[in-house]
Order: sequence, then structure tokens, then C-alpha cells
Amino acid sequence: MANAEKTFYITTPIYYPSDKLHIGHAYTTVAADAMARYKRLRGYRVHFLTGTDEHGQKIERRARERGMEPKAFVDGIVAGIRELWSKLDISYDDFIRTTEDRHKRVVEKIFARLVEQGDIYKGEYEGWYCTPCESFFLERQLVNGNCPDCGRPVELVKEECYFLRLGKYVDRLLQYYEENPGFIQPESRRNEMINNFIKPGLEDLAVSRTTFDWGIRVPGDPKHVIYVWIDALSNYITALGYGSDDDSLFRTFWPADVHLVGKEIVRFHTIYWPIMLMALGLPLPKKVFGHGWFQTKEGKMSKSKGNVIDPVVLIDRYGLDPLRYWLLRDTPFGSDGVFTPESFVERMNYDLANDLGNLLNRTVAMIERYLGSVVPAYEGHVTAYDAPLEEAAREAVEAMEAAMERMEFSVALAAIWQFVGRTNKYIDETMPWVLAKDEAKARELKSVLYHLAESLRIISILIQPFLTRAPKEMWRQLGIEQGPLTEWDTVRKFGTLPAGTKVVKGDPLFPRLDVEAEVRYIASVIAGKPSDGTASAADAASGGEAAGAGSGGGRPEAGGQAPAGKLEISIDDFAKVELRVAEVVAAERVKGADRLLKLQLDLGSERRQVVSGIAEHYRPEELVGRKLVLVANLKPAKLRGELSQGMILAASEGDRVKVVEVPKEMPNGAIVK
RNA sequence: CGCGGGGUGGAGCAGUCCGGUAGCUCGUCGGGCUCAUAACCCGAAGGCCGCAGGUUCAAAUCCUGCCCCCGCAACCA
Repeated sequence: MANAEKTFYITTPIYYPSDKLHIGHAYTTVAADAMARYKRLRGYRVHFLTGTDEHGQKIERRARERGMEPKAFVDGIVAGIRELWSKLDISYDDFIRTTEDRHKRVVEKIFARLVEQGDIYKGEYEGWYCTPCESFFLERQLVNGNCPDCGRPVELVKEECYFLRLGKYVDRLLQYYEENPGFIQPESRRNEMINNFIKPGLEDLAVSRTTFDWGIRVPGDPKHVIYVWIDALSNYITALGYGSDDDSLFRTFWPADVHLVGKEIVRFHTIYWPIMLMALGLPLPKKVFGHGWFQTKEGKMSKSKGNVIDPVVLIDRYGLDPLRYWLLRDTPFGSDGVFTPESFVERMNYDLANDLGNLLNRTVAMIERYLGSVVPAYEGHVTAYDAPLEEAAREAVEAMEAAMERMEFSVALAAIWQFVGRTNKYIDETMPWVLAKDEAKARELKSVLYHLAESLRIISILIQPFLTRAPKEMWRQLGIEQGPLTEWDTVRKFGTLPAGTKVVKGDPLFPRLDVEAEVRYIASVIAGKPSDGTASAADAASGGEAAGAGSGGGRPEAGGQAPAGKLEISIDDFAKVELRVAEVVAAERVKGADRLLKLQLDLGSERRQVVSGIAEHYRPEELVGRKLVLVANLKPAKLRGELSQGMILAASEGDRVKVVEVPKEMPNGAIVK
């Protein structure tokens, strides 16, 4: 029976297609891809699922803003996402969109069934509603009892709403945690879930909305739309055909081996999703792995900080492998990481160019020079260094495999690179160039060069989950083809490479970069400045693997005008903003707020109070007397209970913030334009 | 007492669950080699393992208290 086949089902979250994806999305997906590739190499039948979560109010709004239908809007974005995955060599087996029929039909069924069973019930959602903002708020979100967005009064409204009953399953859930210690990874997150969310008591989950339309309607009650959780989480089984006419994939692959998620959604995958599955009488996933986030040195990536890393920029300039390598090598999977241009460029130089690329280069060069490019026969342990090298290979394989089972990608890569280093050392130990001068040493020379080529063959196989381009180039230079000689199991059979193989000298695997120039380049790209395109390293970088791909470095963004970031606006748009000179007459800290200062401003004809988030940069007294620029017609808001009638302009870069000042001779209230 | 993570040679980290030689990468200094992408290899210097107590023959590791940093959340209009 085919059932004896080993299977492996891995998923990424389905991404929300309202914004451009950044390096964080690439991270999750590349990690899942590495795992999927690894399992395939190990002979598993793998199903690797990714996709997009396309419903919801935010998408609906974005689409409307552009005068588009939501579906048309997401179609465009999804096309971009698929393009990104193809650029990253993501080997997904299926891409699910929650707007597809195969998904919607089954979600309806699931919902209906849960209603029928009494796991979902219709109740009333009680909340504070702000009519102008069309938003609900929790009691604690209110500011002085008013809308936190606009400061206007809110009303207590009851809205009809469906709820998923959670209480019934909590004990079973905790029991599952206990019986499956590996279920939540890393382990620290398990305690977080239990202490933060389960112990304080789970409130039933609201699973429908009546305030927007863009979603799957509740069967038989069309004024309700199914709200995110049941819709989105179900993708992991609807994509397998659960509840459809053909559920063979479901029977083959469920339960999932791993749901890979960012740490922010661990909660949904380890509490709500298991409960949904229990209610459906289905087995729970074996593992949910919550990985960390990348930050830059300026802190968390955010559009407002202008420090979002676009993976495409890095791929276009350096090729794909360095990015995949950096993502999985530099940061232990599960921890938060920091992206710095230095670490990216240095990893590429040291690990990829110097250690691996150079090892291939010097090996092929020697075989060409000393043996006329022909790989000799394996004769076992000829020199005293042969056995230790083979032993190192075994250790690397073992360590790498063990690390992969735990999804410790950085550890797996470190293990491989330890062997790369060991092989470089072997060259120094055996000194082939000395052996080559003495005909009596011919046998030793052959053995040494054989060991080098064979080590490289093994390395080329081990790196396949991570690097998608380099292995092929290594095979080309080593003169072997993908097939029996690149099977995983041969990494344990030192001596597999056949005699007579002809090596072919090629370009360096990875170019060595000018660290300073490239760091400057990356920094400028992050800051959103267009590439200056001057650095000659761009050409160097397009050597190696990128040459095959045919895409040069530094591709200009389509259109090429307008410094990346905001959309162009017309003068009329700008005229909507009323800017005025305002003198600070008093300033004090806002109690209980670390970052807020309350400023009393003189606008000539009137007084204003503004709350500004600059307490970490200015002491109250040093602001008094200064003339600042106020956005005077901004919708008032309450911050920490204090009324704020406008906004102060300030320049910021990284941690530095400086308010914009106007020379003293300008009268208070003067227009700024 | 909101939740969580962390403080280990100059930098970034591992080791902490299961006490017993403090390890890795980079940097610095010195040496080797010339096959190779000025790459590679070896050696050295450099650590009161945040602080203070405690347990123990023995503590980076276990216990107690404290200090500091960073995320998240509550306040960046």
C-alpha cells in the first residue's frame, strides 16, 4: 500500500494581501521552503502549502479607496506575491486563496456544522460603537469614555453576532499540550499561551461581523459575514480538500506536521485552531512553530520609520542564495533577529565567497592543473589526513540532520560550514602543491584531490535545502549531474564520486564584495533613496549565480520617479492641510505616559492644547518659548485622556527627533505653506 | 506588582533544562602557505559569565533578593 509512504505537511500562514510583503514574510516562507526541500530530499512525500487571506474590512476599504472591487484589488496583489515566491525559489505545492470556491464552500459547511452542533451560537456582541468611525471598541480602549479615534462620544450597542464556544474544549486543549510537549515551539511560548490567555479564562470568540460585506456569508443568515478566524485558519484543511468530493490529500496529509507562523499569531494557532479542530472531531497539528521577527538597528521595522527591508532589492543585487543563507544562518530560528547591512555582506563574503566558493575554486583549479581535470579513483585512506576528513563529513551529516529535525536551521548550516572549514584545513595539512612536485607522491596527491572533490559533492547535497542555485553550479564545475550522484543517502558513502569525472573550471560561486561600498548601498536602499548605481560591485555581484538568471544588479523600480514610499499628491491635496506657527507657552509631561508631552500653544487668536509623543526627546521646560509648526486642522483626539487639538511637526531619523522650528520674528498663528 | 526576552573576552552569540575544562563567528596581534576569489591554515592576547547572598566538595549553570537593557501592551495625531 502506498500508505507506507512517509509524508510531511508543512504550511506557512496565509498572508494578508493589503501591503507589499517584506523580509519578514520572506523569512517564514523561506524557512518553510527549506524544511520542505529537506524532507523531500529525505524521501518524504511533502505537501507545502502557502496562500493568502483575502477577506476582511481592511481589504474592502483599500479596494474602495482605489475604486476597485475587492477581488480585482487582491488579484493584483496576489500576483505580486506569487512573483516574489518565484523569485525566492519557493517550492510550494499549493497556493490557497480564501476567495477560491474550494475554500469558501467548505468554510460554509464547517460553519454550518459547528452551528448545528452548538459549538457556534448566536449571541450578542456588546461593545462601544462610534458611529462616525464605524468601529467597535472594548471598554478599556475608550479614552475618558470616548472614542479613542476621534474623541467623540460612543454608544453602548448590542450587535447580533456568532460566537465560538471555547470553554468546553479548554481542558482537552491543556491536556493536549501536556501530552505533546513539542506542540508549541519554541517552548517558552507555551507558557506564554497558558499564563496569558488560557488561565485568565477564555472568552468565547466572536466569529462573525455585520459591519462589512467582503467575506464569506454565514449560511442561512446572510447579513453576517464570517469573521477572520474560521475563514482563515480553515485554509490548512480546505486546501487539502477536506469536506469536498475529493479528500484524498486530506486523508494523506492531515494532521499537519508543522504550521510555521510568526510569533504574533501563535495564539490563534495554538488555542483557537485546535479548538476548532476538536469541535470538528479532527486530529490536531503535530507542531506549531512560532519564529521570531526581524528588526533593524532602529528597532522594529515599520513604514513610518522607513526601515522596511525589501527582499527583492537584495535579490536583484546579490542573487538569491545569499539572502536565503543569511535569513536562515544568522539568527537562531525562533529568536528575534536584527538585519544589518554589515552582517548580510559579511556573511556573504566570509561564509559563501571565502569559505565555500573559494574551496570549490581552489579544488577545481588543482584537479585541472595536476590531474588534467580528471577525478581519480577513490582508494580509501591513503594519507594520514584522509580518515579524519571522512570522519568530519560523517559528523557534519549527522549534526545537520539532527538540527533539521528540530528546525534549527542556523545550527544545521553551522554544522555544514564546520565541514567546509575542515576541508579547507585539509588542503593545508596535505599541501597538494608539494605532493605535485614529487612523482613518488602521485598516489597521495590523487587521494587528496579525490577527497576534496568528494567532500564538495557531499557539501553540495547538504546545502540544497538552503541554497537553490549554488548546488547546481557546484555540480557543473565538479562535472556531475543531478541524479544518482546527488542523492541524499550518498552523503554517507564517502567514495561515491566515480573516477574519470571531468571537472570544469567556472566563475567564482559567489563574488567577494567590497564591504564598505555594499553596506552603503544597502543602507541607502533601506532609507528609500533610489540606487545611485555607481558602485562597481554591482557588476561583480552579478557574476556568479546571477549570471545564469540574467538579471543584472540594481534594477530600477518601475516608473523610477518619486522617491519610494508615498503616493504623489496634488497641490489641492496639500492645501487641505492647515499649518500654523504656534508658540509653546507651557509644557508638562502626561501622567502615566512615557512618551507624551502636553503642550499649551499660542496661535495668536486662540489657544490650543496638543499632546505630542516627544517626551523622550525634549524636557518640557526646554520647549517653552519655541515657535513650532502645528497641523491646525487635524481631527482632535484624546491621548491618554488628554485632548490633543493638532499635531506638532518634527523631523525624525532613527532615534533622533527634532521639532520643526520657525524663526521668532514670525507672529503666532502665521500660515505655513 | 501587566506579559515576555535578555545581561558571558572589543562586537555579535552558544553554553544554563541534565552543576565539574567557558565555546563559536568577527575584530586585534603574531606566524604558515601559495592551490585559490589579497582568499586559506595555525597560534596568541583578551572573560570577577550584571550585582549581592545562599545550597554544594564543586555554580555561567540550582535557590533568594536586587540592578540594568530590549520587545509587546497601555500613551507616539
